[in-house]
Amino acid sequence: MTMTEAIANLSRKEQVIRKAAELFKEKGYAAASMRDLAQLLGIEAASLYSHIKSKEEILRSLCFDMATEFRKSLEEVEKQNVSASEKLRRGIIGHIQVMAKDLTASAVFMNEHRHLSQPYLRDFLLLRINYINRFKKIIEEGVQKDEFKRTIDTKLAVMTLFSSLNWMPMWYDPSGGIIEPIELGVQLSDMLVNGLKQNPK
Amino acid sequence: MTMTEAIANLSRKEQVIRKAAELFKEKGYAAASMRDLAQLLGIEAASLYSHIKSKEEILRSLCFDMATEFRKSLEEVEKQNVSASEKLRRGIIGHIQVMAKDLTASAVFMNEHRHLSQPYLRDFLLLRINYINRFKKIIEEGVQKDEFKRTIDTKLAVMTLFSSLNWMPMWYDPSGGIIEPIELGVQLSDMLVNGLKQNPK
DNA sequence: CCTACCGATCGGTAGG
DNA sequence: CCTACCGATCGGTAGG
Repeated sequence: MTMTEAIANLSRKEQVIRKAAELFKEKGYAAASMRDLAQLLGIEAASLYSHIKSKEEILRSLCFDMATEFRKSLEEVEKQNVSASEKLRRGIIGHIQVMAKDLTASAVFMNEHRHLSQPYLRDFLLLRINYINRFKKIIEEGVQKDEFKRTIDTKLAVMTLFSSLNWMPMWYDPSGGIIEPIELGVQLSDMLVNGLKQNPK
Repeated sequence: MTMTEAIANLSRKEQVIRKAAELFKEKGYAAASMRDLAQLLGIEAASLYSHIKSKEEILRSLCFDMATEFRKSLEEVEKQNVSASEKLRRGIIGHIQVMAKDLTASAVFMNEHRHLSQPYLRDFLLLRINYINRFKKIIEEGVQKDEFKRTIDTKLAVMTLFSSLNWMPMWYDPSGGIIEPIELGVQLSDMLVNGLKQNPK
């Protein structure tokens, strides 16, 4: 295989994966057939297998590539020497920026990862629980430092945070152009940290 | 059909639907086969069709029954003559109580409704947007009455609220017994309304 | 990237 | 609730 062919194959494989992400998001992994995918790409179903090994390989690359991006973003934030609430704020903004770079892959990451087979599913869930726990530690740090209320349930807080973050790709439409990803992150973190209520004057 | 048979059929149909809900939650609607379901019930796949008309009929009854419960709960709250923030609080607690009554059906309602065919899917989405908009009006009322900050994005606020509420069945385990459904609603609404941050002393 | 094809499994029906 | 079965569709392979 020449260099040019390698590059061409790589980019064609990318095309297949990106189109698959759209299809998986729309119909769900199980309900999306390889024949659907082939049709979207204008080729025969059998031809897909020149580019990918299996349907699940596509799901795997989507899920694990996103997981890697999320992890890198959080590691960047953890290094910084700022207050817990600022760290939480930056973690939230980072997470939203990673999602905003590929909303389709983010939706698949969130909703379709359960169709991974073992041992990939287990590996994926371990990465995810690790990521969540690191956010939880930031919140716990905030409680200890008296930045956050001592009465909050940190598990509830972190799950609420994640629910809000992870559903974003389901309703956020950047082409609607009302609000930018960073601005969205700022508002969301402000809402979770400061709440909806009017500050006492 | 005698009365006794009618009652027996009804309860058997209920058993089929409840077991199907567990299966749909676990594997997803598309990946759950009628043969899987039959095996869980200890009968042949063909025998299922003495109780239900089709696979989708099960999904329909799960989704629309939950939708009805949510609507009734919110209507109850809307009647009450209280502040917007209290109305929001009661709406959240009501929503969580409805979910807590059947966490399995709630998870299916949330994650599998997209597999409804037309025209049911459209009807379902209309019910859902209506429900969301009624919560949004409560938040807007709170902004107008100066209970909530004028700077909040009400669409973002309501979608964040719903994301938090709707993901609850995915991680909340009442048998873990750490926190009761009502207490969960109270804490969640406090968190969204007042935020995580320590009140200024 | 295509033609030709495979075994497995799907939701569901007929008839009892 | 069962046996027997159907047409459709699935993910994927062989060979070019």
